[in-house]
Amino acid sequence: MEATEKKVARLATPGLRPGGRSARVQASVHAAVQALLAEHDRAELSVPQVAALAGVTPSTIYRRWGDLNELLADVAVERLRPETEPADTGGLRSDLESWLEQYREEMSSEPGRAMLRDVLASLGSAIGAAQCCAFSRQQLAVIAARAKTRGDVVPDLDAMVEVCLAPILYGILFDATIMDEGFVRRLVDRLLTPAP
Amino acid sequence: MEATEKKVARLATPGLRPGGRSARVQASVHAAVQALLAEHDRAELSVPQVAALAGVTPSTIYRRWGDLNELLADVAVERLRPETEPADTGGLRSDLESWLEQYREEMSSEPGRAMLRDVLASLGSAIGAAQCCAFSRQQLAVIAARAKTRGDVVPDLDAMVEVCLAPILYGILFDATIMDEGFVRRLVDRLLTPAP
DNA sequence: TGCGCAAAAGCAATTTTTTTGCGTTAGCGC
DNA sequence: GCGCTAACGCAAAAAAATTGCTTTTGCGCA
Repeated sequence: MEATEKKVARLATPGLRPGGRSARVQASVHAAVQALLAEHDRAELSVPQVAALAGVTPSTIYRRWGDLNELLADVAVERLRPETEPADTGGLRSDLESWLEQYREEMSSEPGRAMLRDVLASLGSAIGAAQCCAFSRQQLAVIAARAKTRGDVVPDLDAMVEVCLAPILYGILFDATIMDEGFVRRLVDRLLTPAP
Repeated sequence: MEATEKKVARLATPGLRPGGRSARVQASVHAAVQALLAEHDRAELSVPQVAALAGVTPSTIYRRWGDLNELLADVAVERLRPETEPADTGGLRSDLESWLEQYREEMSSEPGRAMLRDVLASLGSAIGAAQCCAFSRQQLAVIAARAKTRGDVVPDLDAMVEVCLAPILYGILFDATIMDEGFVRRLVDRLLTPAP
């Protein structure tokens, strides 16, 4: 199979003009994947099927994305990109609780979990996962920056990720039982309660 | 494809006598996967290939595991099962640091990361992931129990998972850059430093 | 604006993988 | 020992993936 260099398919949006054919193909393939994912189960999803709905030939998809996993990961990363800034609720603690709770809820859903798995499963895992964790990090950075302008003492960004984000993802991916009612609130407490 | 019930393949060790044919098949297939995984890249790994090395027909594998992902997940869970108890280094803090550091190291390796991804990628993700997180939890429980017999104050098991284990897995799966030199020590500090 | 180059897509033949029906084997209870 | 049935092997058929070659088309440049 000599897979090594073949698998390094171009991920995410390539540097193409928005009117170009490649861009059109990419858009229509992405749309097709999302459409199929919305109604059918992911187990019954094949490259030829996507190709047919997208109006391209399967070989186009194979050449461009390598395989179904890469394509799904590519689509997932797109959908993981945040569309709005975290809501401003007036304080660091509530900003955090609100954003984390929303994140937890979205990612706990079956579509959310599927996207996370797709991102992690791809061979270009490193790229995709890094990308999608950069998104969350950036959202947290916005919250932190806002708090700083208010004059609050703001924890380190790494601490925010380690103390609050990581346990949520652990809960989603490995063990949902740890996420009881006050889970997110407890995490934020742990972050904001200063160690003596 | 009517995948819904087909995909619910039997996972993990079925209730079979160790001398039975199924058990022999399972063992030889597992061994074949590990052997192939050890030398070839996972991209160039196919069911027929595994079947050939294991001395079974591909259809046996398809019927029993469903597809390559499920098989890989099954094998990964087996390999994730801890073989020894956590080392007794004389104190809770050092026990934790030692075990977590070893865990981090093992799972950060390419084989380790691949196993985690395999477990998460399978459709029976819930089962596999829960299983493998139960392993870690149990190891931590052993450490906690030992500390209790010493009369130490022992943190909640959930806290140990959230504060120490989750960030390590986050680092492995999403963002290795957070895991600098004193990473594990810092996590254990965070766990054992009592909040006032 | 038009020309040519190269990247990307289409097409079709080939190969490989996956699925499935049916006969056979072998483990397990009686 | 004697069936009964779950699990396996075999082989044919279907589906998916790969690949060589042709065609299209976007882009840079004169």
